[in-house]
Amino acid sequence: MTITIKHIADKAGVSRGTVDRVLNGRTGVKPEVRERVLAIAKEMDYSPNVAAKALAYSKKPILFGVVMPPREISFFDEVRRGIQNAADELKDLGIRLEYEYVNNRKQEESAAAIDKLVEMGADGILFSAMDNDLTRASIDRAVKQGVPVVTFNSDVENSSRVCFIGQDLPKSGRIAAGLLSRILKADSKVLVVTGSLNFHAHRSRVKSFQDNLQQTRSDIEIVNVVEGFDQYELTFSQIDQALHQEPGIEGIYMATGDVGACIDAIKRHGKEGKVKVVCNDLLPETERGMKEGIIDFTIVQNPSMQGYRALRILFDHRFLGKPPEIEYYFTETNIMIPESM
Amino acid sequence: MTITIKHIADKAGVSRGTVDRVLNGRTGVKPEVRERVLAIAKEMDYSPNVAAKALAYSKKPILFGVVMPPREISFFDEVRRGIQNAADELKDLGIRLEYEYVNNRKQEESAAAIDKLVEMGADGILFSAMDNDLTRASIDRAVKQGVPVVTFNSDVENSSRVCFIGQDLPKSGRIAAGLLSRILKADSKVLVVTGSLNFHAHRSRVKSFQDNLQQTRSDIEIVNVVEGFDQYELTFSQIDQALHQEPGIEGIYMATGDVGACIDAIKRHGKEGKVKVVCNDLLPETERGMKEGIIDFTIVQNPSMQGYRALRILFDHRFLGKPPEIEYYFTETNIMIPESM
DNA sequence: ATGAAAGCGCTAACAT
DNA sequence: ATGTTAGCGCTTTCAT
Repeated sequence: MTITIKHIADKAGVSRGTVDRVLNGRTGVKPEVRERVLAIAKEMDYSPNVAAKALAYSKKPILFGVVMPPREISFFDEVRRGIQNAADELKDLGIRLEYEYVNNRKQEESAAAIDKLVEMGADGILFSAMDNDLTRASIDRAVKQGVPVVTFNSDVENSSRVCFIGQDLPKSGRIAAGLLSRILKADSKVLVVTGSLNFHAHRSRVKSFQDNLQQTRSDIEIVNVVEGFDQYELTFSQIDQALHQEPGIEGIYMATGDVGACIDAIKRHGKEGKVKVVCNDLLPETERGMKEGIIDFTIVQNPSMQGYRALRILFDHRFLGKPPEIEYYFTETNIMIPESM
Repeated sequence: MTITIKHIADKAGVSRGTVDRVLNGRTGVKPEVRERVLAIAKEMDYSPNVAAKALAYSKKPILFGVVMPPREISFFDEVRRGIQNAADELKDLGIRLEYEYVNNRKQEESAAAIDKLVEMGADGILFSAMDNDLTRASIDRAVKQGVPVVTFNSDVENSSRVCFIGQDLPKSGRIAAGLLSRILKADSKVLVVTGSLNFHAHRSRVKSFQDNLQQTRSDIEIVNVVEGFDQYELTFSQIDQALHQEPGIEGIYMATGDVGACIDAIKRHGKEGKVKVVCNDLLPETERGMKEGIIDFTIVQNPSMQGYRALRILFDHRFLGKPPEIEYYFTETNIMIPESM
């Protein structure tokens, strides 16, 4: 038989109201009573009934804030879809969502969004935007006020967010190395393109790629690691230049950055299909590149699952009292080829 | 504001009990009243509150039967895990599971399991076992009695099951062709291994593989398509023989069948790493083959998601009154390399 | 600090 | 054929 607060109340010789106060950390219970109730709940292995809780909360649902880049950033379409899927499932389970779309280049916006949500009385926050001192401070403040923050897709390091859900960057670099090592012949030359080596996230894939390629295919030479700073023009000219200087390049790893620029540079040199390309994610340009036979493999991070899991984790935490078990949740790292589409 | 049966009852000038009878297809309502209530519900865009429904059902939960192969079949570990995940999420939402493990070689067992569950009063059945006339008949009988059946992982064709959730077989064959076409050099010879071409499911991958390879790489020759009937001995001898007769084989596509046999045959010929191998799924032997550098790629079908989705679909159908929108639900087809593990 | 009781939306048993 | 009512397990308001 399943244990309810009534059972606990009876055993503890108190009312259901008191048990509720204890179990939900509300004030106004004598410490010794609290202890006793807690002990009994544990002993009976009590866990709350989701449906009942949800129904009781339906008057005043729990509010979760979602901070993420606006609709224009197409990469986040999938992430948003995942959040929406989870929200649909939890629709009647006593939660409500409040979205805050922020320009992820402006750090004040990200920080302000968190403050605003806390102000509104949010019971938890899903966050995916700028990693900087201002947002870090806002997150720390929110958490201190009892509002847990879960970061997704891109983390805010050294903050007090409860956990992060996103991709395993070293794994994606390792897989990229594995793929190129299987399609390049002996003594090939490889170019690596990234955004900025100043960012941990960008460096991480590159480092792992280098380490793994070196280890398994020491005959392959990485001729250069160039930075495109996530801008089309810069990326294009970097790749263009590299292909000029080293006509022998047979493989490109687009660790981060503008895939469209890479496609165009390759076309300019008439190297379609001759240079093997491995990149990340599945944006419209990537699809185009795959269909045109320029991109051979792309490594994807399951963005919709990131959104879905982030919301479920926050729900389990706030609603069911099950804190996240680990600090880093990694979504699957998958490989796609043109035939996968 | 959200619509409840109370609103409908008021507007229709009847009691909540009557609305409940109509909305849940129970008997004992005058046809004209039924019409009216239905019309109003539609007009008000009513959808039931999950939490409330779940709570009310907690006395007598909805019973779902699950028919699948026993624990010994390790492939199904993941599928079972997916079902369990969904069951945990739905734990308090008024459903209960009853497992029936059947030997998927014995057709009587599969059919009997369905009959037994219907007998027990199951409100829906998840089925993954033998596709034959006996089970087909059982499924048809169950459905006729109002017990919807959802098949997962392997379908029962031409039966009245409401939908199937599993992999996209042609896609997996197409991806296999795409992979081999990227790692084999010009004029390579390829061997295809499958279970039995008599089975639609086994034939499907092979056909798609052939078609796609032919189309993109007409220089590659498929020297033979052999059948191993899912037995180690037969598979081993078939591959062994093929490697003898055609020492020039540089690629093997294990469409279905015993991967361990393939690994051993390659070892016997000292062809580790020389023959490129693409196979399916991720069983312990596959992992071993990948670690030993014998298997280059394996194409996986996300088995845990098959279990998870199957249960959610049945839940949505029976509990929320949302019938499946499509007949075939395909889980993602992913590519793994040794570095993916 | 604690108890009692109403109510969340729905189902089911009982009444009529 | 239809209305009434007592729960389902939990939260919250109002008493005490």
